[in-house]
Amino acid sequence: MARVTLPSAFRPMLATAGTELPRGTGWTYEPKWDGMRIIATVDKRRARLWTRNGNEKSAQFPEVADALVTIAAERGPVVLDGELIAVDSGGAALRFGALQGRIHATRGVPEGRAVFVAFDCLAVGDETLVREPWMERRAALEEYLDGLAGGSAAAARGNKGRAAGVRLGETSRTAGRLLQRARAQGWEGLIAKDIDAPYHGGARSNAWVKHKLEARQEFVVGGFTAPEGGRTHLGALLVGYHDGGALRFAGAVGTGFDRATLADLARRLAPLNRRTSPFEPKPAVRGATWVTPSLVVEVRYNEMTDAGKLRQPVFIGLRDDKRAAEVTLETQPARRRRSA
DNA sequence: TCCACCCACAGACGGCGAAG
DNA sequence: CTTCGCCGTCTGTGGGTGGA
Repeated sequence: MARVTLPSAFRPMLATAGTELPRGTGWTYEPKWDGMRIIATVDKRRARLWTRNGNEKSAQFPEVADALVTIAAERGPVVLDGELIAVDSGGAALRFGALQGRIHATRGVPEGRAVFVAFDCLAVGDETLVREPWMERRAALEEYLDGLAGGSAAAARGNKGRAAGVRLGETSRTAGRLLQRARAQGWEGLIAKDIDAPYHGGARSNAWVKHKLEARQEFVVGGFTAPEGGRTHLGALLVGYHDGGALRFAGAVGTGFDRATLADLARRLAPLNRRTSPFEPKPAVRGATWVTPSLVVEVRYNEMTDAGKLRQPVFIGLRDDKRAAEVTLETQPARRRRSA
C-alpha cells in the first residue's frame, strides 16, 4: 500500500533563534503558540494533519479535521500552516501539556478541545503560494478564512458550531503591545517574520526569528546522573532549591556544557559524594549519584511545569558568588494559561 | 518501561571562498 | 592545489510530559 506523504515544499518552515527581536517596518510579529506544529492539507473529502516529523494526526484530532473539511467543502482545497493548541471551555489557550494526552490516543477524548490556529497559507485550490512573499500569503489566508474565525474571544464565540476547530492566528506590524501582552500573560515568546520573504519549506530560515521570553535563576546541585554514549564525566546535574527547611528537587539539567565544563564540574562534585539524597522528598532518578548540596549553578529554562520541574533547562554557568543556603525559588511559577 | 511529542546545545561534517 | 575559517545542517547527547 502506497503511504501518503507530505510534499517537501510543504514541510514546515523553521525559525532561527534570536536574542534580539528584529525591529522595523519590514517585520510582522506573532505569538509563539505553545502547541504542536501542523501542516494541514485539506480538500472537501478529508483533512490530513502533518506533524514536523511527517506523521499524520487527523485521527487524534477529529474535531479539527472535520472543521477543516467543512470549510474546504465550501471554499475549495487548501494547504495551511499553523499550530494545534488545546483550549479550555471558554476558548482560552492552554499549555502544551494539555495537548499531550491527545497525541497518542486513537479517538478524541472528551476533556480538552483542540483548535488549529492557522498562520500561513501555502496553497489555495491548485495554486501554490510558497514562492509568494508573506504579505501575499497572509492576504490569501485572511481571504480564505474570512468570516470564520478571529483571534479575539468574541470572534471565537461567534464562531461556535460553524468551524470552532479553526482560528486565524493574529499578527501585528508592531512589536510593542504584543511584547507587553506576552510578558503579562506568560507566553512562550514571539515570532518575527519578514513580510517580503517566501516560504522556505523544510528549512530553518532567517526570515522567521524566534524570540523566547525565558527565565533564569540559580539552583543548588544535589546530585548527578551517569554519562551515556560518547558523553564524558556526567549526564545531567540534579538541581533544587531551599523551601522552608527542605531542599526541593527541581529537575535535571543535561545540556549547555562543553567537555571542559563537564570535566570541571565532575572534579568539583567528586569530593562532595554522599550516599543519601539531599532532596526531600527523594526524587525517583535512576542511577543517581548524590552530593552534599554546596555547588550553585545558573540555569536558563523555559518554564516551571505544574509538577514543579524545569522544562527545557540549559546550564549557563557556576555561581561562585552565591551560597547554597541562600538559593530559594525567586519567582513563583505564576505562568498558568494565556487567553486567546 | 517504552515511545511520541515538544525542545536546546555541542560537536562533527560538508560546502564555500579566501589565503597560502 | 591545499589549508583555513565561516556557516549551515545533521547527529547524538541531554531535558519534561503522558499514554500504551
